[in-house]
Amino acid sequence: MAHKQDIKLATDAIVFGYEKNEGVSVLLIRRKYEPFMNQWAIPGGFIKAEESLEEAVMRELEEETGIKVNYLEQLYTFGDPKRDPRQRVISVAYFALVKSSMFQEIKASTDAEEAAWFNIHALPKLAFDHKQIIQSAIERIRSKMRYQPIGFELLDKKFPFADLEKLYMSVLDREIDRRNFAKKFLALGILDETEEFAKPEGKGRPSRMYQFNKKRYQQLIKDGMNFEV
Amino acid sequence: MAHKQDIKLATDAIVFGYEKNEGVSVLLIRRKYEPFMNQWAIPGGFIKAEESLEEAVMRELEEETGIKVNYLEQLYTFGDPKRDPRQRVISVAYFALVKSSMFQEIKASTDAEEAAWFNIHALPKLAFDHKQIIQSAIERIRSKMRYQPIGFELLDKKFPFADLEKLYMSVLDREIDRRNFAKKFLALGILDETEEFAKPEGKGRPSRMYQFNKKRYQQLIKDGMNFEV
DNA sequence: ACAAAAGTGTTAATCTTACACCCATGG
DNA sequence: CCATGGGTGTAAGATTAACACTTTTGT
Repeated sequence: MAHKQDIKLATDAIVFGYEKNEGVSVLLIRRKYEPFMNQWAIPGGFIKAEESLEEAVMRELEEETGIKVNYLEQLYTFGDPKRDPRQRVISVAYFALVKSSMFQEIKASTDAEEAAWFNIHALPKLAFDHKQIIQSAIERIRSKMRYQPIGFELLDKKFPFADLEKLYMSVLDREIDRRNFAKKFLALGILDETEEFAKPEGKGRPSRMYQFNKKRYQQLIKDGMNFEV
Repeated sequence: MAHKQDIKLATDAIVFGYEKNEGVSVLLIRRKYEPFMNQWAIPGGFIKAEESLEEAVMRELEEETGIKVNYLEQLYTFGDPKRDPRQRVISVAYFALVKSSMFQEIKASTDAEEAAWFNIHALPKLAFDHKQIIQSAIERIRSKMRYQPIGFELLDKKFPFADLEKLYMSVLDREIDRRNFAKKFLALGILDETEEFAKPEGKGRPSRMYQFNKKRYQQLIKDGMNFEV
């Protein structure tokens, strides 16, 4: 207990955002200091002794990008002795989701020299082992979205059904049959129809807006339903 | 970078063992020091600056229980500021599996005052937040065993088919139809029949011994098969 | 009237579940 | 010959996968 350990503890956050014409993106910041100065990296930093891991993640995100996330989940702890060239740093990585409206807001307000969204299929060169960390996060969100309704955390409160479908196609990276998807998803009984309709951008029939009924989802789960897409 | 952080980093290992008449057990050690002196706890300890997380886990297991595991997977990082009453300790928990023969060996050789197996349904009072950690590990193994062939890591190399089935029932904690289970599992094509038969203990027809064909499993996965039980 | 996106049903194939009798051995 | 555990098939029901035309809007 008395020996000195000399390991630093950090958190990193992989923040995913979604917009139907862009697909899924990750929020990155440009490093201001060595090592890897000026390279892109995922936001994160050292944990303070009195704060919980989640508090640390949210604080760092607020400081570096001004963002507030609405879903946060621990991903994995990366601890390779050589992952930071200076000294031993172990990082507890989290992944986070932000709503589509937030995604656009950040895009408009941040200085692109400091923070920016990158499509997950067009990532820049990344600092440290961050490429690998993002890769893990993508795999996690991909598998998790199939058995937990986390997709809604990436959409606005009300959304056209087609956006949900496009989100699934974008994350799962494959075509999905529209009819089968709708049948299956609507049969779950966790989406409420609203009386609103999207105003068409350009041509096409306006689509009805839906919203996720979380209360009902939790009740159904308790009753033994299993969500799977 | 210059500030003092004063957080300790530890690893803990939840080691699962299996024996067909006992079900699934967890390896615990009795604490020799305060806090929680003499209480049962999961094995673990502080990470050294030069070793990887996995090396730390294996070293601690070797030191405290003499065990060598044949499967190790990161579980979760527990970092609540109050989880250790002395000071901030963040623990990266791993779960590990040992083969049935190893399970029996340890049971016979260790001083039960120092380390012992406890059935997951009859755990003693535990130090720190270790009850919660074990609970997470049980949930993880339960869900993971359904889509990854990790069950074999708990059985001997060659095993009667019925043992595999009992293992699944024991971990999933429910009855499984023998015929449907056999049909499904054998259809996967990842089990090799051997020419050996178990000598019956007492009465009953001797059962044929099977073994997991890992090579074949990996090939089939690459070809797009999906393991699900 | 046409281009674009939304909305919607049926059928065949596959997978899952429920269920019961015979076999090989030891005592 | 009986008790014990091993080994195996079939049929009904549920789920999934494949597939295309109609509706509503803007231009």
